[in-house]
Amino acid sequence: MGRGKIEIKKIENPTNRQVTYSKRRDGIFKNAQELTVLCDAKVSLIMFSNTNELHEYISPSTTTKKIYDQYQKALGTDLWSAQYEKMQEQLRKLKDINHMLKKEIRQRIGEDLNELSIDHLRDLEQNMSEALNGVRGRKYHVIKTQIDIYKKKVRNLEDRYGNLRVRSLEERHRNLWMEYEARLEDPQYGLVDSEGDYESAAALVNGVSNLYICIPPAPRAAPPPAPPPAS
Amino acid sequence: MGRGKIEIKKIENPTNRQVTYSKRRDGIFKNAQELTVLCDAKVSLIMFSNTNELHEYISPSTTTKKIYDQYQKALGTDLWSAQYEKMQEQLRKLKDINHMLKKEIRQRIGEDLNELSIDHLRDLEQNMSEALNGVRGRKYHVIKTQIDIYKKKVRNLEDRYGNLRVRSLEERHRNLWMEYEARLEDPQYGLVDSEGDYESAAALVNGVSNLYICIPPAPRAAPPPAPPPAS
DNA sequence: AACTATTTATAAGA
DNA sequence: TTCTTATAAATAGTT
Repeated sequence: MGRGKIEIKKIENPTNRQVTYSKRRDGIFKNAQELTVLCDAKVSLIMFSNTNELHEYISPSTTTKKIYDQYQKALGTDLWSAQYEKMQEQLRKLKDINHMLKKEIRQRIGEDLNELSIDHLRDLEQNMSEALNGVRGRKYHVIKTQIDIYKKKVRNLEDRYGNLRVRSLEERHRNLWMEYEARLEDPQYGLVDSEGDYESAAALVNGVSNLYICIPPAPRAAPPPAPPPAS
Repeated sequence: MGRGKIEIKKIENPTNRQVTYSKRRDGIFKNAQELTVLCDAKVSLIMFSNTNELHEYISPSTTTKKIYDQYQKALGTDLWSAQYEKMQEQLRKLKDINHMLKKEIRQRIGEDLNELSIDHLRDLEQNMSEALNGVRGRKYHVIKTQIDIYKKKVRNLEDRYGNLRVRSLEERHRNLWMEYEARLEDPQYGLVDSEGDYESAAALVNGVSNLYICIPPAPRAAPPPAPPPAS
């Protein structure tokens, strides 16, 4: 449609190409607008020129985002709003679980007991009592292991050097229980062979109710993509 | 462009409207395609007819999603991927916290103690011991309250009826402690005045480690929208 | 869905 | 660039 027919292939002259782009772009936009009005259609038209200039037409009755949501829905490839919903649900569940876990911990710390019935109190008491025995057992086991290590060191030294200067080491080992009692008063003391990597556990045991009860607030979440209007 | 000029307003005859929609749609698509080739442009054209039929044109060199990402980037209005990231971060944090809370509970149940140092074991033991005292205190308080209620009932009846048939009630109240001990063997017994609404607490105290340690798996999250290509 | 008279878009030139 | 205009292309109404 012009003075001469042209072949449909890339226009190599950049000026010419740019001119043709502008003219035809305007033509398409005009037609899109007319289609919108004549046929009551919704059109989203996004174009990037050769030089990445953005030009857009969107039917006045809608928005680009709505069109895109409807587009995805129509294709069944709605990776977004469906997933958005899923994540929101996930967040809700995790928060609920979190809340219950914290409640349980508070009860195991001796708080928030008022709402518990006598039966639940009894169960809790028994459970905690048994658990406490477990912790004590483990504690003594650790202590015993530690002592055994010292014992072995002593024996080793005795084997190597005879009984020359070993007596003092033996004494030291005999006094380990006393040392341990002393350390109760001074936690800075520190065992030689204590393993690393329980920072997290330490934080938990000592301060969980302070640390984690302050969870970050929910993101000021924008509402999920609105479902496309019915018609 | 036709046998007669038409006014640009909605075509009321539905058949006519549909026909015009098809014809003009094809025209626009053809022009979009020609523009793509002639001017080396990228075009995304999404249309919904009056009856919500979807029709789309997309330049072969790209995808609708890419165009849309580039569009958002160009407008600086990327409400989506930013929010997506926020939610993902939130989920991650909540899961971490959850994990730590569960660990603390497990330790308070007497499990997972191996990674705790002797110092942490000692702290945990002391904390649990104190908490256990709290639980016991609360339990006895609840029992005492219950007994007081019966006492009052007894006294009330004595005041009203004298000492006629009250002796049996007094006996009953005197036996309350024994009754309680009996109930230890039979949890179904149930107190008359126990309050409702501790289902959640009950679930927590009795089965938290089974219930909540099975959190739902993370959603098979699609990756966030890919950043649009640089050029 | 095909035809065609006419309108509309636009390629090339000014 | 923008305007002009000859001509190609699109399409409204018809069959």
